[in-house]
Amino acid sequence: MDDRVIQMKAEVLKALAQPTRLKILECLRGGEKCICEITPVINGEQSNISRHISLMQKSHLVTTRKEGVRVMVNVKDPKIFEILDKVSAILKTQMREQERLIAKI
Amino acid sequence: MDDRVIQMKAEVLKALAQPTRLKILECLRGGEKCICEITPVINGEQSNISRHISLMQKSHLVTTRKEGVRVMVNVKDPKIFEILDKVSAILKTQMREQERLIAKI
DNA sequence: GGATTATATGATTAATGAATCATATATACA
DNA sequence: TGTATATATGATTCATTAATCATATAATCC
Repeated sequence: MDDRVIQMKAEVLKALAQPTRLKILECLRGGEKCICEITPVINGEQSNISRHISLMQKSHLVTTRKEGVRVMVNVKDPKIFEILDKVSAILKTQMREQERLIAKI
Repeated sequence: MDDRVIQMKAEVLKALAQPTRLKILECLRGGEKCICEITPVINGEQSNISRHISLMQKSHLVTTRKEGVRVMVNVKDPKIFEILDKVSAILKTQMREQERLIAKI
């Protein structure tokens, strides 16, 4: 596979691979929200959330639009949630495996 | 969502979000391979590949088994490839979007 | 036992990333 | 116009990460 494609894939995944950003995305499952709604939900600092959102915008994970003073944020591609769900599924499989091992102790 | 679950999700994604590791995983699509086969394919340094594989093992992305001197590596859960494919799909969508914009210039 | 091959690991360096504080900008509204 | 609210950004700090070199370990074969 082309190195540039690999690089791009890594960048999308890197944009996902951070707790604060994952929380923001989970918070956006219900649809568009403004930063001032997201901030209290994930209990973060305003400047930090702002940075993470602009990072995800640069990585094309979210789109933003101004509405008055507010900045409304939306997830660009629903496939992003499908990825998060697959990660959950992987974790579930891992934990079931753990359980089976524990049962053998 | 529980902070520990978020943390675990981030860790799985972080283990995926690195070019060298993505190359290794792509190389393993065809099934089990030993490190000495992977190394030349992705044109990397032996010590670096070894580290990345042990990292992915700790993150439960791959399993390894010894076969004589060799260490055979395998992807633990095929859902990992489904994630990589979804990332590709997202990139394709993005690039089609780009094309449509370019056409409007 | 000695040489060869495969892998792992300690130490180091350079780069990147996240969080925080302080402050700037920008919109709305009294 | 002045004030409150929402967001962005510069500067800094601390931690993490990837890569590399040198070397260690471990298995195989002569």
